[in-house]
Amino acid sequence: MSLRHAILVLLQDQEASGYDLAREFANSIGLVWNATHQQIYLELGKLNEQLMVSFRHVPQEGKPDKKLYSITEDGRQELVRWLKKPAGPARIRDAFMVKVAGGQLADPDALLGELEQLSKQRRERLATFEALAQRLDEQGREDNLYSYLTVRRGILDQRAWLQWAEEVRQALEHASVGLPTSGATRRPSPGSWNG
Amino acid sequence: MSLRHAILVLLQDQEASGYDLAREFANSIGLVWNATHQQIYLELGKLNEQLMVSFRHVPQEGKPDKKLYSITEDGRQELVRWLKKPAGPARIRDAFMVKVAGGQLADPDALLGELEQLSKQRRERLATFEALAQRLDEQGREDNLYSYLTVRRGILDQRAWLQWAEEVRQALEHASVGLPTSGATRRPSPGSWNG
DNA sequence: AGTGCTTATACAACGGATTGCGCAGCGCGC
DNA sequence: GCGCGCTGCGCAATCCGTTGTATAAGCACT
Repeated sequence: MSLRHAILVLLQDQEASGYDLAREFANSIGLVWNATHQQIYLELGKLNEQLMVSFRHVPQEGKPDKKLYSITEDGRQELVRWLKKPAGPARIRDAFMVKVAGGQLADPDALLGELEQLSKQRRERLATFEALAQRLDEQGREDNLYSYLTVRRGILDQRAWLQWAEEVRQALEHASVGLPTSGATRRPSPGSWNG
Repeated sequence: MSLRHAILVLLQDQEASGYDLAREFANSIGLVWNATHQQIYLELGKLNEQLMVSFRHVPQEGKPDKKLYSITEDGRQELVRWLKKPAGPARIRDAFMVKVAGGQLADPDALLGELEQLSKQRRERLATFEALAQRLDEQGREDNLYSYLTVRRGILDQRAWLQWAEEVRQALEHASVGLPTSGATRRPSPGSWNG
């Protein structure tokens, strides 16, 4: 379990409300670890009980009051402790990729449509990250080294995905011309894609 | 929930035991959707109850008997149904990336060590996938199109990761020379890496 | 005036996923 | 002769995560 550690990492830079964190999980860090607001509020509650974060009430006008959380010394120690032990393997759940793997039974055009939609999202993210990387670079990489490296990961990831998408697009457009509209009833392929 | 669909996709190509599937989830398809044997056996049980897979007992000598599962017509229909509706967003839990993001508090050398270890794994996977891609290519891509595309995704992903790792290595080696051994007590960086 | 989005927090229910444990026999190396 | 690892299956407890629901106020649009 390291949702808590992701939260602590974010709080290390600046104090934030649950809502702020939810936004950050939806954008930037969500590439690497995602969570919904329900999870975040719950975890903040636990972290507070365990004295790893503290908060102060901030009344607001026209908006609900918020709780601004900051990391405590205990929290920082927990983070350091966690950083020392090796990270577990990354877990992914990419339903779209499962669909591609099972693509023989699918409608190529539907797959292409979804691909186009996902590509759009990736292109937008890429633009955001590239702009951010440039800004960090101008401020001097040294002071933001770990932020910079994390953004670079995002950039390279988006580019690789988009390159792959282009390959898929070409292959599928080829296929949806060369085959009858339901390319679904073909025999199972002789070998799986496993080594 | 689409562990079931990942299993059905694998069974579409060939019948397999729970153990076989667990191995495939550990290697190939694990890049895209991972699961442990407990999950797999459980899900196979449910799929069997729901008549989406069937199995036959295969006694073995020197080894425990196994159950070879195959997909049924109902299972194939369920797969087709699932393929039609849009895939949910991909979810990731990459603890190592969280560590990099929180790297200010970490020991650069420890991070470098972990990076090197992960790079080794990635390089091995890359080699496996490249060999497999070539084999599929020689057999004719058309007949294995979706397997081929899935492997390509794996290849591009590994390459992008390794390229990033190289950037990190250079940056951290620089840092661990330029700073005192505990680079941990520096001030929090002024801006987070979020847009 | 009504609809829907944004900011802001939180609980409850359910199902999915991880972790821990257990059984069982074979082959390999020391 | 003993431990270790591989093949093979499975249960139980707990934890994590998703989905649904609730509250509350302002703002923009129709």
